[in-house]
Order: sequence, then structure tokens, then C-alpha cells
Amino acid sequence: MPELPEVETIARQLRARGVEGREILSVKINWARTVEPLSAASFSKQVRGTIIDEISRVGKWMMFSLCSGKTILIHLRMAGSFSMEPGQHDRLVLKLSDGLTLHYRDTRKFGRWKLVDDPQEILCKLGPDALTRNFTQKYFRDAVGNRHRMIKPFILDQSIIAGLGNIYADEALWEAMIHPERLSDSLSAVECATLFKAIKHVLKVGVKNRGTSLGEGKTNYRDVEGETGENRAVVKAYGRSGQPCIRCETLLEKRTIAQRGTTFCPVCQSHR
DNA sequence: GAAGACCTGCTA
DNA sequence: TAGCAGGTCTTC
Repeated sequence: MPELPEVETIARQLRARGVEGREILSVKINWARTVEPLSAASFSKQVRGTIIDEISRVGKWMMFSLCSGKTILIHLRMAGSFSMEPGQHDRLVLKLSDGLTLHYRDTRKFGRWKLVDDPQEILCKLGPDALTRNFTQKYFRDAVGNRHRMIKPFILDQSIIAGLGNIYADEALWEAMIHPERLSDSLSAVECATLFKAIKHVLKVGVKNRGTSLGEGKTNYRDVEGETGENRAVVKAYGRSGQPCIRCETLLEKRTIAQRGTTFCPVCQSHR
């Protein structure tokens, strides 16, 4: 579930809660695969007693930079979240100095915590983060033009752009009025520029709204404070199949594209 | 490209 | 009860 806006929201809230600067007093690992390939014992031993200097984000990865020089890279995958309160699906719990306890919750157990010497070991596989200046219109135009690949899976590919997931990819394509099955190298210069702006736009709005949650269930996104975020109210495509397109009133269609559910307007999202 | 694997919970 | 879910990795 968590895509760039959700991870950014969580990182900001962890900073606001004062997690930076605290020492990790103890680590409790309830699902050992969370920290693989390390063992729970090895992970705990290397992390205990260090201070979390800084919390940051690149794409969908969250980073805890430790004073030991190591970095914890956290990927929330489909259902990871953080809370200051204990919960049913806590897979890893950090007791921090001055009485703060950080609960990492993950119903589906897909999320991973990687302890590395250098974050580049992992981040080098990513394209530019979609909300940084490194993700430029020229970079996007060149990448799009050099590949002969459907545009939906193309913009979901983290090695090309880091941060988009299924919700914001559908939103960006709807916003740019581009059919998800279009081939990347068929996009005109204008379409390319429009899509570039749409990607930045939907992600910025998502951050401003503190993320998108589709419902109240325990597999749905929650921020650190247990809130759902307000972006659902402005979603135009994702999860709206069978409902009228806000632009042209055609009923939105859902189709599986590259193994991902994809909702789009069959009329105003241009085929060519 | 596609399909299966990793997991649990919700919805139809 | 089957099918689906915001993600990514491995193996055809």
C-alpha cells in the first residue's frame, strides 16, 4: 500500500514525534523474516545501543541513519506501518530512550528492514525519486523514448522512477489523459511533458493530503497517528471502476495490465 | 511478458 | 469460499 506520499507522511511524523536523536535501547523481533538475511539476534545486536541520527526517504524506502555509521533501510511493501501504540500485528518493536516505543506493524509480513553499511547498496538500483530535482523532464523524455514498453508498467518500474505505485500511477495516467497500454515510445513530446507534470502533481497532492487509504480495515494504510490520510477524497481513477469519469462521464473500466489492476477511462485517456 | 512466491484479511 | 489487495523478487 504505501507509495511515496504515504512513506513521506510516515517519515515526517516520526521526525515530528522526536524519534531522531534517540537511542535504541532494545529490539524485539516477532517475525524474523522482517530482517532477513540477518538473523533476529544479529540484527538486534548490531542496532542496540546506537542512536537514530536522521530519518529520511528515497522512493518508497525509509532510512534510519544510525550514529554507528550503519543505516536501516525500511520497505513497507503492501501493509507496513508505524505506531507509537502496541497492536496485534507488531512485527518489530524498538524501545527508544526517554520512554518512546516504536511499533512496526505489518499484517501481511511483506515489509523488510535491511541493515547496511552503505544505503547505496540498495538505493543504487533505483531511478531518481519522483519528487526530487533529479527527476527532470529531460530524463523522463529520454527514458520514455528509449523504451518500447507499456506506459503503466514503465512508470511503476522503480529503476526508472522511484516512488510511484499502483494508485498514483493510475492517477497520473488519468490526469495526463494517456491510456495505460500505450507504448512508451509512442508518446508525443507534449504527452510526455504532460505525464511528467501529472506524476509530480499527483504525488505532491498525495503528500499534502497525508496519503491515500481505501478503507478502515487493518490492511489499509494508516499514518503514525492511526489516521487514514485525506487523499482518497481526491482520487479520480483508482478504485472507481464502474463509476463515471469526472471529465467525460464515461464509466471507468478496470483491466489487468502487467499483472496489476488498472482503472482508467476508455474514452478520454487517449489510445494514440 | 507472464506466472508464482511471499502473507493475511476483506469483500463479493 | 474464491478472488483480490497499495509491492517486489525469482524463474521461466
